[in-house]
Amino acid sequence: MADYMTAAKLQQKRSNSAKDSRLPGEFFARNTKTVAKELLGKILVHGKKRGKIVETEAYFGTGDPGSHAFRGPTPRSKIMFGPPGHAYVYFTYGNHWMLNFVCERDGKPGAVLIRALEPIEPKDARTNGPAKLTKAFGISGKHNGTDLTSGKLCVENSDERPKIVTATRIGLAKGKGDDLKLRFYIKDNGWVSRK
DNA sequence: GCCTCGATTGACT
DNA sequence: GTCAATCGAGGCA
Repeated sequence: MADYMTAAKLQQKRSNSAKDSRLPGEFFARNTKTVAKELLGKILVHGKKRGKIVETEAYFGTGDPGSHAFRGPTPRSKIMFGPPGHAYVYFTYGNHWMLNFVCERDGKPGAVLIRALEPIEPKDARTNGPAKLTKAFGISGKHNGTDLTSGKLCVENSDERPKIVTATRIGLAKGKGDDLKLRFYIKDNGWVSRK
C-alpha cells in the first residue's frame, strides 16, 4: 500500500511533520515544572540528530539554591531571566556542557535541564546523561542563547503520553531537599541516567 | 585579584 | 564502591 509512496513524498511528509510539530515559544512560557513534565516524550532535534527526551529537571531562580539564578542574574545565568524558548548551555566540571531550555515568561528565571535522551538518530548515540547527550549531539557553548523556534536546534512535539515518575534532583550540592521533587523521567525507560 | 566550587563522568580499588 | 580530572564563573577580600 505504501509501496508507491515515493521518497519525495516521504520527504515532504517528514518535512511537514517536523515543521508543524516544532514546539512554539508559548510552550516554554509557562511554569517551569509543567514544562519539565511535558517535555518528556518530546523529540530533541539538532540538525540530523534526534532523540526522545526521557529525563528532565526543573530549575527556578529565587528560592532554589540549586539554581544558577538563585543569587540573581549574572553574565552566565542571565539567559535564564530572558525570553523562554531559548537554550541555556553552560560549562561545568572543566569538561562538561549542560543543555537547558529557558522557561517562564520574560524576566522570570526558570530552566529545564535535559538529563537524558533515548536516541533515535543515530541509534547508538550515548545520551543517557546530561553531559553525554550534549557531547553526542554536538551541543556546546556556542548554542547558549539559541532560539529553539528558529534555529537548527529545536524540540518536536509528540503524541506520546509517557508514564511520568517524579523524583528529587540529582547531583546538587545544595537545594536537593526532599520536598523539591523537580526531577521527572519516563517510567521503565532504560535511558534514564539515574544511578 | 585570588580562591573555591560545581545541575558530571569515567576510571580505578 | 570511591575518587580524581579540569576550567570557568561567581563570591568575597
